[in-house]
This record gives sequence, structure tokens and C-alpha cells, in this order.
Amino acid sequence: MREPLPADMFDELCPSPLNPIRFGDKWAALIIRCLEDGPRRFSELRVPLRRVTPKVLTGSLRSLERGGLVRRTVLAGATPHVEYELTPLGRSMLVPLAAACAWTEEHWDELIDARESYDDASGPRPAHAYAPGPAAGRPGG
Amino acid sequence: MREPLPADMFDELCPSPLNPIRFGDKWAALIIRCLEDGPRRFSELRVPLRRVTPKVLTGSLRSLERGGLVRRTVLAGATPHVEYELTPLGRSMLVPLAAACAWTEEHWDELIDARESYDDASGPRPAHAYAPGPAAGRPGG
DNA sequence: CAGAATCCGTGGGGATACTG
DNA sequence: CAGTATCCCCACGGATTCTG
Repeated sequence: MREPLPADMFDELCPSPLNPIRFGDKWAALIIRCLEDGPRRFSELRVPLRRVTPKVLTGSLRSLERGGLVRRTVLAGATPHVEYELTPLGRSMLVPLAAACAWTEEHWDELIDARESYDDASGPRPAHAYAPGPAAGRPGG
Repeated sequence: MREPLPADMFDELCPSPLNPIRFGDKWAALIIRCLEDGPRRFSELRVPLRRVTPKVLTGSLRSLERGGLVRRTVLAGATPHVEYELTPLGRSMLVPLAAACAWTEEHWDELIDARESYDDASGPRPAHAYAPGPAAGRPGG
């Protein structure tokens, strides 16, 4: 709740297009995990999410707020101070999110192998190699 | 298993951008539900998924195949005959999919209300009305 | 600190028409 | 029947720069 978020909270291949299950937009699931232990400031979020530009992070947070999953609070004071926290609705989403993460973790190797063998088989092909990646992002792990 | 898929299997607002949980691309979750009871032919899938153009349906099926969730089988014969079915991996995905659907169904009203009040509050605003819809689709119901 | 403004590339996804 | 082939649009998301 009070510990700062670790900079290496997520590894570089996260989110991955291999994961078919996605919560919100590309970064939403990661944001939700960052808020799991209590409210966080914008700049706190930027630490584990340093690969996300401020514009994109803001957009993602606005989208979560719009969906009722996150509440944005402007604290009074001389300098800007904004906190983001999960709403009860957002918190309830941790359940299916955990289920999705568990599934992904359990089947990660199969997902890798499946894509590899598909691409091996259809890559060398001359025509109709048609291989559109899924529009998916890896939620958590 | 043998009953044809009903044309009204999904309602028109499905998938909906209100749902933050998404499996694969826009139509993947619907396809998976269509395959739940056994293998289906391309034209069988087109009945409940009649709003999806053949090109897009093919793309979605290829993506599922690439991810190892669906197997495509060309049956021998004079006229083209292709079947799609869930792999064990695809079938295992029914579990988190069901969890997601349950969550969505349970919180549907809250999702609607949240967006409505957000848009009511920020819509009339002059500047920074910044309201980017989430890149999400409604999985099942 | 917490963003906003601007520019821009990529590709998902729809419409339409055609084919082995 | 089971797709392909084109064309097109625009929303997502990244880079960069600027500000109350």
C-alpha cells in the first residue's frame, strides 16, 4: 500500500501480442495491477510504466475512468497532485483478471509453440501466407 | 453438437465497446462460442456472424488458428468443405472466457452508468473533453 | 507535477467485387 | 462453398515538444 512501485514490476515483453486475453486498451491491465494496493500518483505510475509516454498513459487512465474502473482525484495544494485509485467496480475486475493471468501463465508455452509452428508452416509458403497477428495484449505476467 | 447455429445467437450490440474484457480480436470470442459444441463449417459460422464480412471472418479464424486455439481442417470431396474446431488449448480458454462473461453480465448496468455519467460530466465541457473509447469488445453476452 | 498539443505511422476492420 | 483481391477509413498508440 505504501511501498513505491518497483521499476521492474513488468518485464519488457509485457504486454505481449501472444496473449489473446486483453483488458481494456494496451496498458490498462498493467495500470490496474499498479493500483491493486491503493491509490497512486501519476508520476508513481510512470515508474513501472516508463515505456509508456505521458500522453498514452493519460489516455489509458481517462479510458479507465470513463469505464468506471478508476477514480481520478485532484488533491488541493500549491503544486499539482493527482491520485488514481480503483473503484469498487475496478477492484471487482481483479477476479477475472486473475483468472486470465492464470490461464496465460499456464498455457504460455503452448501459445509460443502454436505461433511458432504456424509461422514455420505458412511462412515459407509462396502465396496466401496471410498471417495477421491478433489484436491482443498480455494482461499481467 | 448437431443443431445448426441460431441466426440470433448474438444480439446487435455484441460485441460492445463498453466491455473492457476482450479475447483475441473483435470477433474471436463470438467465434469461440460458436465452436463450443463441436466443429463448424465456414458457412455455418456465417449464420450467427452474418454481420462479419467473409474477409474479416477468415482473418479472425486465421488469427485463432495461429494462436493455437482453433484447428482448420479441409475435408476431401468434390466441392470445398472446411471445418473449424477448438483445440484443447482453445477449449481451455472457455474457463476464463466464462469468468469474463460472468463479470460483464454482473456489472453491465454499472458499466453503462459509468460511461453515461462520465460523458454527461465531460461532454458539455469546453476544452479537454478528451474521451477516447477503450479498445475493447464485448466477449459473449 | 501532471499533463496538453501536434504530428504521424501502422493496421484492424469494413465495403465491394471477384474466383477456383 | 470457401474463400481472395482491392480499396479505404480512422482509431490506437508512439515521438516530440510545450505549459499552467
